[in-house]
Amino acid sequence: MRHLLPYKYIEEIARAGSIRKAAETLAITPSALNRRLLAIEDELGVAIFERLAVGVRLNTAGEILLEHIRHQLSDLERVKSQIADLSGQRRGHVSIACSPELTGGFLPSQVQDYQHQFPGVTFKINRRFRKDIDLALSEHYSDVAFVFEPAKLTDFQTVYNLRQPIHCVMKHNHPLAQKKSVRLYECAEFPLLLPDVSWGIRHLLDQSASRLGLNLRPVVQSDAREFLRDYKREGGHLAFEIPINLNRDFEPGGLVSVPIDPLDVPEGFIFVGHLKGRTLPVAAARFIEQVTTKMVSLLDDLPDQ
Amino acid sequence: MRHLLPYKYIEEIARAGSIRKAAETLAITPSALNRRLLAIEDELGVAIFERLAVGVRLNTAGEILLEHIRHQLSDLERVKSQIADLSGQRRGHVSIACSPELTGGFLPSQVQDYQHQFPGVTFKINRRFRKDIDLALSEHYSDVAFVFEPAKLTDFQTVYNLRQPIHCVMKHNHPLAQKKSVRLYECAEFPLLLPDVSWGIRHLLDQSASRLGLNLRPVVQSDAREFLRDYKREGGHLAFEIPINLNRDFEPGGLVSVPIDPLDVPEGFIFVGHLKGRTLPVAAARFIEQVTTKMVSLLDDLPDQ
DNA sequence: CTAGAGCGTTGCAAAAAACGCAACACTTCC
DNA sequence: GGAAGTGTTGCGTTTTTTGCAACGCTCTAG
Repeated sequence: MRHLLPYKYIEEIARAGSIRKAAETLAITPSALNRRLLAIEDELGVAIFERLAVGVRLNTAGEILLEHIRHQLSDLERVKSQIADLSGQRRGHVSIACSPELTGGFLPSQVQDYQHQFPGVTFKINRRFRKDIDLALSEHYSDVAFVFEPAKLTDFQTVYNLRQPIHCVMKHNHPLAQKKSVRLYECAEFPLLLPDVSWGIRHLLDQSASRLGLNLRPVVQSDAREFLRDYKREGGHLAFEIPINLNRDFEPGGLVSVPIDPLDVPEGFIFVGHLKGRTLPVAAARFIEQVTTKMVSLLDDLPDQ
Repeated sequence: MRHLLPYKYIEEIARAGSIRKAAETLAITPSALNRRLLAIEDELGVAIFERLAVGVRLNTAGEILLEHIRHQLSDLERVKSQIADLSGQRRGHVSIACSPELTGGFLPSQVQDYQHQFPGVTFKINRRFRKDIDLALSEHYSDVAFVFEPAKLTDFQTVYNLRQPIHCVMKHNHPLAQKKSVRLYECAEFPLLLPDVSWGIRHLLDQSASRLGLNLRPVVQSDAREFLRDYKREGGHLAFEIPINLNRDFEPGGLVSVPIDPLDVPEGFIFVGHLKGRTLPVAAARFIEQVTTKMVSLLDDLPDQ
């Protein structure tokens, strides 16, 4: 869409923080870019950027405009997607922001299913911590979000949420392995494998531990799920996981999972949704639909509360 | 905003139904306009208009796009309004669609109040029947709506609604004038002054009459409020009115108003609102705020249900 | 305190895009 | 069967945008 090139220019200038740098990535001259910016500011009647010695920065008016621009650009994507959809061809792009807890197993298989059904649809998956999800959505960097225990739900439109009580994971010969459920103080007696504090699982555990006056001792701590997963597979230490990831990582390991008493650690929730007040492109909407349908069927595997 | 001139072009072509006619009102050559259209269709990959012998007509893709365009254009107005608002100047435009019942008295005085406070704000008021209100909003022809008994509430975001029991209006020496409330069958015995069937008042009356097996005899019927108002002032026939218009039209007339038994004719409601999912420009939002505040204070003058 | 690097901005000529004019092919209606 | 309407296209002209170079400015390092 050539005619709203100015929008992309503004977006890039805001991102780069300097006209010259933006001009470089946009492959045009700084002077040309500057003139387009001046023209827009002239039409608008007010400046959009404040000029600093080291570059430019959005002022309040600019922030309002940029929000409009981002909304507008992504809504145009939706329009193109809908138009493509009615000519029979299912094309489009789905951009996903997801918690590190959810990058494995379930989500990849869902993407694969969808992609197999509609090869014309492309995907982008970005790992985001629970506190950063809303930013990815509001900046229109991602269309849909899968979050475990989101930090804020402002501007978040929930489409579905899935109950996820936290489980302990251990070797089959671990002292706790035979129990129906474990208390948190029992776990606290063992050295633990814990995810980083930015994770939702860790957040729930820390919160509960501090409430109960317990001290969780992380022997190994990581923010890389790949690492946690493989480490768990060895079963060296007591670890934690949510049901959606169980029976996936551990098939060959001979590992056992035991739920933590919900009175000790409250259940977490996976939230599926998008930016509030936004109409999603067809592909993204259908993908959410598929995923939530699958999640509903997962509910059957979960014990009742 | 020069850069989204193409949008205005598309809008005008759709409205005119022909490139040549649109070109005329847009003051450019048909060839130039046509080329811009072809360029857009080329960028989009599909045709937006189907070509007829007598002109062009939007196809489905075009309708999706046009909806986007209208939303986009009016959202840009909101942005400009918000930006203007931050520099302290209260400028802007408020476009109102309102039922014929509501064109007099209350609304003009509200507009006058607001306009007196903020002379930089301009107004446009369009009379629309209850069944056409949603169209005016969804086409972004109007920002806000004041409707008596709207026909549909799809895509309508209600900000406030005001209870409005229907009253009989008559001369002070009319046989019914002394009653506390009148039954519909009592009214049906007299020749009536009725508004057009497109009106909300008439809709409520007709519906109730048919339910009660009554036959309302309109001696005089009009869709012009100005006419009804002046005719009522003379008090020749039994007429109907809603409370928001009482004590305004009839101060000098020596007329009397008596509510109709709510068991016979259900109360009507004035709906104040705008298109669902839309953020209004500052001026429009403040105006709605002022009006609803005023309406709340009107409630004190109404007898309890 | 000064030299240099980085920034936004502007004058001017070249390149690109848009435009108006005229003509063509086509359908509909009288 | 012609006239009037439609969308479309080739071509020369006009308008707009761009790139280049230079200017004035602020901040930083030596």
